[in-house]
Amino acid sequence: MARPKAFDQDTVLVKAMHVFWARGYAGTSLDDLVAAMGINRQSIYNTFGDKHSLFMRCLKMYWQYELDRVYEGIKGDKAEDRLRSMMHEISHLATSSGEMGCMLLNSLGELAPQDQAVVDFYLKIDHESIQSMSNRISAGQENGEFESHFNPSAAAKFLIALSIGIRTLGKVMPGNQDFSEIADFAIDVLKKR
Amino acid sequence: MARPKAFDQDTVLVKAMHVFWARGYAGTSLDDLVAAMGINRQSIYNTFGDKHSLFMRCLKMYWQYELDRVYEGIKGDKAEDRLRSMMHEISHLATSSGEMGCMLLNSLGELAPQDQAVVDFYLKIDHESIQSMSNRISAGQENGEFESHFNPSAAAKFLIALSIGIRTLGKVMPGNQDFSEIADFAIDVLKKR
DNA sequence: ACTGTTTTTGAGCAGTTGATCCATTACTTT
DNA sequence: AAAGTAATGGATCAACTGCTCAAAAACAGT
Repeated sequence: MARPKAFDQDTVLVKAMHVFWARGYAGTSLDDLVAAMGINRQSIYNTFGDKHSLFMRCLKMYWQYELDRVYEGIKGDKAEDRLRSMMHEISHLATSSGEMGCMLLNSLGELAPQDQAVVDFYLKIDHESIQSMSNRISAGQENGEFESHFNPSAAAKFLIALSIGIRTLGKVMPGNQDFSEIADFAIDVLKKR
Repeated sequence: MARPKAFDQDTVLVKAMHVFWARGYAGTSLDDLVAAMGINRQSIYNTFGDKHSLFMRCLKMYWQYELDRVYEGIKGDKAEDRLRSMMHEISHLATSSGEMGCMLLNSLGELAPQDQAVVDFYLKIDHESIQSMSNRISAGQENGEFESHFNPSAAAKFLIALSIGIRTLGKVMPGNQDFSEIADFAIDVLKKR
């Protein structure tokens, strides 16, 4: 066999991810990556292909982290509680991510629509989110927690659009604490009265 | 006196704006600008200073256009009608801007937080928007159109976050028609019942 | 027509970009 | 220990970046 790699792929990927997250795609040079990842230029190309491939792997890794945190924040049994804790977790991410914001939204802002891979990646996530949220919303409607006069899918899109707005605001207003207030506002709206 | 400029500043600024809007800041090279604006490199530097100064002028010009369109879309006398037509206009912009999205949000995604000028520009707009919207909302509360139990400023932030989400979604899902549905959803929520 | 001032022009600067070449090193298996 | 294989390091590529220089051209006032 041959000489084994002297580094752990995930370890250096995390480092690359943070650089892309903080500085964007074009704003991150290969010199930056070499410095941050601590491995040689050629090793990057051998292992991850070109800059764009590396970026996509970082973006996907980022999203997995983000998704894990949102899901692990979900508490309770009622549809309302689960949706509320989900929106709270997103608000918390908006506050705690600070100036770096959401890497996925940053990437859309910078690279969409030219970069089809990024757009497609978002569209897949968007579809899954609508699916998952509207399921939860119709469950809440069926057991009488939520008003039943609105379309679950429309309500899901509403919550997603709001989440995107919250994440975006978190980036330009780091440390802002208003977001959970907005989240509560949006969930209260769905409730039956 | 001296030789006069052979071009109209606003005319070439509009052209530059469209390039920045479509390709982003880093994605637009000076060669691109020279080609699009139809004037010489040196004329750009003489007239507008460096690339970043030119960009900021384009960004401000963009926002003036956008603001004009939102305001001219406002119809009716009641607070509800005015807010609703405002949100509808934003939804319409999201649909009609196509893949280019909102230049201001694109710029935030690409350049915040490194570019303080862009961040500051947004923060000023954000402050003014909250001010203007929460005024309208409290007017609606006072004359009984809206529920009075919520904080006008919180509701304003809610609508702004939603608008940001809608504009972002418009970029990645060009031609989507769901946005006015989301807008109506948000306004209905404020109404007294 | 001349002068003074400014714009315009095209060439070209130094620095950076993503990517590649190739000799060297280091590991695994036999 | 030898052979085979793949990672590594450093130098370097051509292309492109934002920007500047100096000469030429074009206008306004006299």
